[in-house]
This record gives sequence, C-alpha cells and structure tokens, in this order.
Amino acid sequence: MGSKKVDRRIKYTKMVLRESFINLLEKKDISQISIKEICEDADINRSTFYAHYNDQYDLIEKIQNQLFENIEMHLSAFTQNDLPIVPVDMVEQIFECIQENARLCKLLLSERGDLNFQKRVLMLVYEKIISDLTRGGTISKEDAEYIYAFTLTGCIGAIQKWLNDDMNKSPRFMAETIIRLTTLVL
Amino acid sequence: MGSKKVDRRIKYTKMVLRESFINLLEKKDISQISIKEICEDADINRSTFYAHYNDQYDLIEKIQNQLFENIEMHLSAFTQNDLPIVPVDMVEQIFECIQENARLCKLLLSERGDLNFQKRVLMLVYEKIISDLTRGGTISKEDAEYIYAFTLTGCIGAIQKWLNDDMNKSPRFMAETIIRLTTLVL
DNA sequence: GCTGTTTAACAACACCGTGTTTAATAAAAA
DNA sequence: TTTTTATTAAACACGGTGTTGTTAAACAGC
Repeated sequence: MGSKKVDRRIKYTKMVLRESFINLLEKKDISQISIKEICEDADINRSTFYAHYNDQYDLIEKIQNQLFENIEMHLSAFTQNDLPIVPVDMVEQIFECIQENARLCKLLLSERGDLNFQKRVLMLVYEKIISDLTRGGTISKEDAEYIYAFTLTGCIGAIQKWLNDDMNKSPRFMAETIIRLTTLVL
Repeated sequence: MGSKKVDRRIKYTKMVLRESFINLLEKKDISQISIKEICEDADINRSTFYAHYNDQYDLIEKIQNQLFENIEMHLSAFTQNDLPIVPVDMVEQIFECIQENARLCKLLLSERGDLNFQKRVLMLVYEKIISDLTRGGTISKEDAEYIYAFTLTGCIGAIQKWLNDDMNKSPRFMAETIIRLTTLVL
C-alpha cells in the first residue's frame, strides 16, 4: 500500500528543503526568497534542488499537494464507516485537520499568503460542506467577530463573481444583493 | 488645488510604465514579470524605473493607491451633499466605481490577483457598508449564484480569523458557527 | 522667446542569482 | 559484494538587478 520504495536520501532532501523554505516563508514573501537561499539554509546543493523542483512556486505547490492529500486521507477515513454523515462532524474534522497543520495553514492563508491556496481551501470547503447543506434551518448563537469575518470576505466573493461574469448584473442589483446577504447574517 | 507642478516627463514615464505593467499582468503572474520586461515594453530606461519605484510590487502598490484615491473621491463627492446616506445607494456607488475601473479590479481580484488588494477592498467594504449596517432586516430576493459566492468566501474569512486568533475556539465551535452562517444564508 | 538652472532620462558598469552540465563521490538497494 | 542512483562540487553562459556618472529636456525668471 504505502510506496516505501522511496530512497531515504530523497526523503531527507525533500524534508530539509521544505523545512527551510517554510522557515523562510515566515520571515519574508515568497517572491523575495531565492533558491540559493533555501539551499544554503538546508545545506543542500542547488543542483539537487533542481532535480526535484523547478522553482520556489513549484515547491510551494508540492507542499500544498501534500497537505491536501493529508486532509483528504483524514476525511476519507472519517466517511468510510457507513454511518450517516453529520455535517457538523464533518466540518469539525476539517478544522481538526487544519489545526494539526496550523503552522503551514496560517502561513498560506495570512497576509503574505497564497491566493492559489485560498482557492483550494475554497474548493475543499465547497465539496465537503456546502454541497451537503442544501437544507434550511435557523442557526442559533454566535460570536459576533466570526460573523464579521464571514460577512466581509463573503462580500469580496460576490464582487469577484460579479467581475468574472463581466458585470452582467447592474450595480444596483449587486448593491441590493450585498446588503441583503449582509443584513441577513447580522 | 490640483498639484500641477508635476514634470511632464514624469507623467509620461509613470503612465507608460503602468500601462505596460498592467498589460503584462493580464498575460502572466507578477512574479514572472521582470522590471526589464516592463521597461522594454514601455520603451523606458530601467534606471528611470528605479527612480520612481523599487520593484514590481512597489509599482502595483502605487497603482492600487491611485485606484483607491479615485474611489474615495467618488464616494466623498457622493456623501458631501448632506442628504441622508442610504446604504444601498452607497454600495451602488462603490460598484459603479469598480465598474469604471473594471479592467484593473478584475486583474487584482482574479486568480493571479493580489492578496493585499483583497484586504484593501475588504477594508473599504467594511468602512463603507458593514459599519453603517448595524440594523437588522430581512433581505428579500436574490440570484442563487451570488449567495454561493458570498457563502464560500465567507467561510474562508472565518477560517482565516480563526487561525489569526491562534485557534482559541474549538473546532467544534467553528464547525457549528460555519454551519450556522451557511444555513442562515441558504 | 532666450537665458541659466534644475532634474529627469539615459547608457554603461559590476554584481548576483539562475539553470544546466560535467565528472567524482557517497550512499542505498539488490 | 556488486550494482544502481542520488548528491555533490565546480564551472559555465545567461540574464536580470541596482547603481554609477553623463546627456538631454523641462522649468523659472527675465
């Protein structure tokens, strides 16, 4: 099952490269991090880096892939027992996965984060939560702060969609929609 | 009023640099765009670029500043007549401003977009809409698509906040909060 | 409009990171 | 042990970077 045929040297190289890269990402933007810098920090030859990755962006993508594979594994193990899937539990699972990879997730989602990662998280959330929640129901209590976070980025999502649709709705319609959704939540 | 003391050469230089840069941004990611490339496209000496900007990221920030100043001007002109501010109208104004700068906004908010810009739009939306909407009320009709866009990015906002708060709430609480907000809107 | 002064744009320069290739070495796998 | 293969060091051409002093154009005063 587990492909244990991976050379130990490769394991080590990838490990230290990822570690050094993540350390650097906590200090500065990815665009300011040179491959030379990563290799020096990891004490790995630059040629070896190129044997595994094309550049920093390829490396960060591989790291993201690994993270998502990890999360998918957790979730599939959760849904494998044929019990009825309780949405709340499923979401809880996702948050637990995020918590387990807190350092990396925080890095990829924060200010200097990665828009590509945001999109992938968005897709994950969509697949695992939203699509299974086609039922209505009143949600009860909350911390006001989280509703704000929810509402704020929700507005941005609507604006993005509006632009992607080449603004085939009027500003008026959009304004009303945004106001509606906002007040609905608050 | 207008500071017309700006050298015509500077005006031209900045204009063509911004134009070339935006053209390139429509083709590839900012990280793949070299300063040399921008200058060749604009037919401007590289040294001249450095006289005005530090790098590509400085340039995009200046472009964003200009955009936001533009939007702020529109909005202040809108609120200057001491009529009561109708939130819907205000939001409509914002969307009209976005529409006027559609090309640039779409660029900065799309896949290859800028997280920094997202944050600034978020702040603008917060200041102009959310903070003025501390009243409740049922919002009526809608296009389902926009609610989805709103909900999806809203979840991401909650996750980001959760990570920024060092996850001082339990995964369970977060799961319940997300579910609550989601079903509330749907 | 013509002047001298200011300053923006320019060309040339040294520097550094990149990506690739070579042969040599060391370590893992069979 | 033998075979296979990953890592390494060194060298390479290439291209983008950021700064230098020089040239040319816009500005202010008359």
